[in-house]
Amino acid sequence: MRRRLEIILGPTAVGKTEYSIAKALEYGSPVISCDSRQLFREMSIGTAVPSPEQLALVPHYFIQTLSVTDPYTAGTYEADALRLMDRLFAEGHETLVMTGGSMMYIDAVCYGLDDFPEVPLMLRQHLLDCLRSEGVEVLADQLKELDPISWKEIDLSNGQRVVRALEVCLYTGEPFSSFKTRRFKERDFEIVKTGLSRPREQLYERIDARVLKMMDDGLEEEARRLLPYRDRPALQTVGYRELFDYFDGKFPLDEAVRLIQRNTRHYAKRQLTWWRRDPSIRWIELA
RNA sequence: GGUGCUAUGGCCGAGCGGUUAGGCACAGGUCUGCAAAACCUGCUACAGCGGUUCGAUUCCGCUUGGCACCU
Repeated sequence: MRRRLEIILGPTAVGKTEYSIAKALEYGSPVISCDSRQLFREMSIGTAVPSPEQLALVPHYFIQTLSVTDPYTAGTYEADALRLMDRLFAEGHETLVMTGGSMMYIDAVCYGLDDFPEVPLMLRQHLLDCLRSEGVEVLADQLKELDPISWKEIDLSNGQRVVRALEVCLYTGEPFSSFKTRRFKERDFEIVKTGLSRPREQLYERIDARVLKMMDDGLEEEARRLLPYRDRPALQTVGYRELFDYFDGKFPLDEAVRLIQRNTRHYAKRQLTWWRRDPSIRWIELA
């Protein structure tokens, strides 16, 4: 039997939800969400999860199954998604529909991530503190000692990347680069990627309008409830951070809304940049 | 009608007689476990016309536009 995974991707607010439900109904498949934020049950307005009506049409996976306090990464998602798909294929599905906009999660499913050992959070925290107090240069110098290859490859002005490489070096005693095989993992199913797009201007209009809608739907309240968790990775999310700053009194509400709109546009642009280099995507222009 | 002030890149906004302010917006890019994150690059304008000067966005005059006030 020919197993197929059809991935519907595209920038935020392009219209993936609707399209993927239609596809899922067509194939008799559930919808496997590939969205790094819709995963969290406390976040629904700001992450634009499908409506209850939409969710009732087709079974969905990976929608609001975690708490914002649960640690989760692209690697975890890769394993979870693969396990789920295995089961669904075994149950007789030929084509499965996956949809989402989390670039790295999608790539993790398609190509796989290398097996890095898990690094204790304490170590990362320590390095992050170091980054803040000493600056990137100090960490970069250390990386040069432990892993010259990564030192050459990594953007050294990007503290987060330097910390990541360094934490692996320090914890394992092996260079970070030695774990990178640069080899794609084989999947035992065919992958078809469909990219949804719209004229840039139209996409931006949809984003702006959707942010306004979220505010109407009570995003401010949702964010206020999540304020205690603002330092969690899950809350490093457009729509919440700006409101947290507003709660802090950094700027008025209308400025927060403006920033949410802008940052969402920037996010969409980054998504498009990421996928532009993927020749396996077949693009469909919606209008 | 008169007088005064002003005119900077898509927007905001500094500045100076002789290399690029800066911010925002926008555009392009990087990407192997926080990825809706983090980071990089690009975007050379001084209203128009004359004059002074070796040289004017910067000084002077006129024109045009805006603002304010006066009659």
